[in-house]
Amino acid sequence: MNWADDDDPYEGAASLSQRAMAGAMQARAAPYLEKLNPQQRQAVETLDGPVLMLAGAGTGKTSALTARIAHLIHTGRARPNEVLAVTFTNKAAREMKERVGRHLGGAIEGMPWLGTFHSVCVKLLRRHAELVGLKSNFTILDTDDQIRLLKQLIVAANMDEKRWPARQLAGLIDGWKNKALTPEKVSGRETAAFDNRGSELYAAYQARLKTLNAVDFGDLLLHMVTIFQTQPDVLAQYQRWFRYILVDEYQDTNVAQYLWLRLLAQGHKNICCVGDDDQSIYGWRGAEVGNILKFEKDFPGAAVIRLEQNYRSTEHILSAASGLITANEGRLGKELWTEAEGGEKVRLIGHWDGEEEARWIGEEVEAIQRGTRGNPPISLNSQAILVRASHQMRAFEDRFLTIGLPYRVIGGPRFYERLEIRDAMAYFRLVTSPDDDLAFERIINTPKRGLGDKAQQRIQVAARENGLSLLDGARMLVAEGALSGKAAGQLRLFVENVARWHEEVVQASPATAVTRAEDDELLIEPAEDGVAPANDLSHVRLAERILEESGYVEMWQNDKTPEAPGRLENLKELVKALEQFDNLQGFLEHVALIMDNDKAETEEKVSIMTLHAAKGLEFPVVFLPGWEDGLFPSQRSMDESGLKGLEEERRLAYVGITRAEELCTISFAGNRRVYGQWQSQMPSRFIDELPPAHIDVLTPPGLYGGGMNGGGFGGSSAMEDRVSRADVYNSPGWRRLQNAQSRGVSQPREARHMVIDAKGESDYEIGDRVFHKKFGYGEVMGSEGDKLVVEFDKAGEKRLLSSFVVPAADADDVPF
DNA sequence: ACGCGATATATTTTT
DNA sequence: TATATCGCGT
Repeated sequence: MNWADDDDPYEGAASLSQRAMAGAMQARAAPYLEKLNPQQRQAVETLDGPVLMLAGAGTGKTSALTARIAHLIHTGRARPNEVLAVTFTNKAAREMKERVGRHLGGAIEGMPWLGTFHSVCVKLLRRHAELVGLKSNFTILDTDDQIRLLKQLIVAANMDEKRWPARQLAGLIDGWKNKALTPEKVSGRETAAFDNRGSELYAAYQARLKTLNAVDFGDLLLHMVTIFQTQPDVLAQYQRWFRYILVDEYQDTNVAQYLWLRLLAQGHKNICCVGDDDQSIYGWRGAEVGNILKFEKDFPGAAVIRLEQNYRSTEHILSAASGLITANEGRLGKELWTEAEGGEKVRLIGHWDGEEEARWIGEEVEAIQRGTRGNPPISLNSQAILVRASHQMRAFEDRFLTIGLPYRVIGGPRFYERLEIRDAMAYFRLVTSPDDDLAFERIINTPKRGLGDKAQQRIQVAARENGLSLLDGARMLVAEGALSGKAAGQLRLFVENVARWHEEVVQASPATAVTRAEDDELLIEPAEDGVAPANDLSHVRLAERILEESGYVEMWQNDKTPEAPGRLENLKELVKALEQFDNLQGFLEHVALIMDNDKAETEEKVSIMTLHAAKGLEFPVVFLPGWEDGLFPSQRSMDESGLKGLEEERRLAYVGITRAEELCTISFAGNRRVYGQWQSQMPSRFIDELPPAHIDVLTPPGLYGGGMNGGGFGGSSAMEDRVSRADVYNSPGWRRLQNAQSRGVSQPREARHMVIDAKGESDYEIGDRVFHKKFGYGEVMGSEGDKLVVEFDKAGEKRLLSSFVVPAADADDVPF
């Protein structure tokens, strides 16, 4: 269907004249237009119809996006609440809100429909929950709840939960939800998943969620897609309402998000998607680069606007990144350029092993900080180390601790994912909704109340037989005096406490039930996300008392482990966060989606983070360690996704380099300990792909200079005998690079053998003899998912990734 | 009910 | 190597 041919009742004369008027006033009344380059300006002013904004790294994407929103509002094209703008992270949403506000002189009310996909969907789903069999006060389960629930279902289905782990099922279900597949729609070879019972368990899981009046993250989108697909009147209402739609990081959208957007955009067809196919690095969690690649097909008549002027990096850095990414196929294609001339080339250096790499980088960071490298001093805050996998961080943390270099790890476990926070949240959940069985299960014996498996089973039985919630089941057992001794008293106390707290919650917030308003009212008057300042802080005191009286705080006070004090700190922080909300209920409704803990740190520190976490950030100085084949590109990526995986790894490398503003240093180590075993490493194939004209190869410390000839290297550990130190510098990649460097020419990359082909199928056949460094020799019996089933002569049957074995004939090549 | 030793297992992460 | 989970013994 061609959208451009549809007639559109909402594109009438009024808006035309409005547009003319707006055009007249722009010149003097729109300060947000002034600093834009011509392409950005085009992206801001092309308001009608679909627009794809291809925004390369550092090209001022957010400026253009926020100016566009400001422009829509400023020119009267739409009121703030008629603009739907979605991002992936709360951070991005927050930043966008701020900047739109700034463009418009801060004079606008908040935009209710600017938020993450998930937070917008929650808002919508609360209004239409009954259409998918939920109540509007449904709870949002976190991953932990999800896993526990699935585990129960797996056990109930008489499956061996060891062989069929809940985690794996959770992954499958998430994947299906990302593809907008409801249980009935799971088809084809997917049906074979999880011992042929995947879709069956998926259906059971969805049914269970419904009875719990709960959803998981994936459901938020899936349910809304279902509603839009089955309720044309509901869809039509929103199609009419959202006059303009904007999408950030479009290359990261999954199928469900894509469908959701396409359905909504069919009204006014004013959808503007911003993204960069070269920065698509989330394929493994369901993102479809295809969405951005086929945008013009999906939205006929789309204007494609390229932002190619880079304001971030120097020429060499930009060229190095551009050169690397050209190795990918099927790109939309962009040519980034910059006015900044010269600058330092991207530096490349090899090291003996991971520890030495960390040592060298530590010294570099300090030298750059002091300015002893002939540069002006650059603060630690301006320097970052970006790694492929978080376990690589360790070497740096160890080293930086010993030399006293302050560092900060970005990423890591989120605040609300921490044990103590989830426990506390479970208390609050149970107190506000006594039917929340998952919350009950989580805390009934935390702290220890002597209510173990046996007692809990009795509660389960009592509840199920009488159709009660677990809390009511427990209450019944107490009333009957069915339990004996210590357990009875403890359970009674628990039940009474919860009842008492619940009373207080009800008293504290009498009028906060969700008001069911007529559709259009709610559209016009939605509440701001949890920023309403509370004047009565009784719920905060109640929360404190819950944690005190339940014995939960005491539990951690008595805990002798080193992390206990930190946990108590976190609990305090949690209670403090409550102040931002009017009541416990309101807090719980939002916390699952919008709570994050990036508090402003003031101290000077060098940052350590994964490449994924670095997307969207920039630093004057960037170190990219660990560029070794198997580590980066990651072997697992290539095994699981073949060429597609390799290309995503390459985009990750591209993201890494383009984070740097002035100085970018890539490094690799010849030897690295992997799972406790020393392994010799080959430099990454990406190193071969860097354009030599923009690379400066540094002499490895002590290798060619310094009068060392082997003896003093790497100490005297036994490992020295096991690994040939010549490996790295004699490797094809390294030699090619040296040669190319001296001639200033790039060399074609040698084809490499990949164990797994592009379809992700294993090259091994049943009956093949293989060798594993721990299990020894064995025979391939078959495959299961992405794993190989191998019957080892000594170790028995194992399931493992094919990358962990080699053909038996090559056993000699396995390093010990 | 709980704590300890055996055992398996090993990216990337947001909501 | 390091961690997380599990089953068993007390």
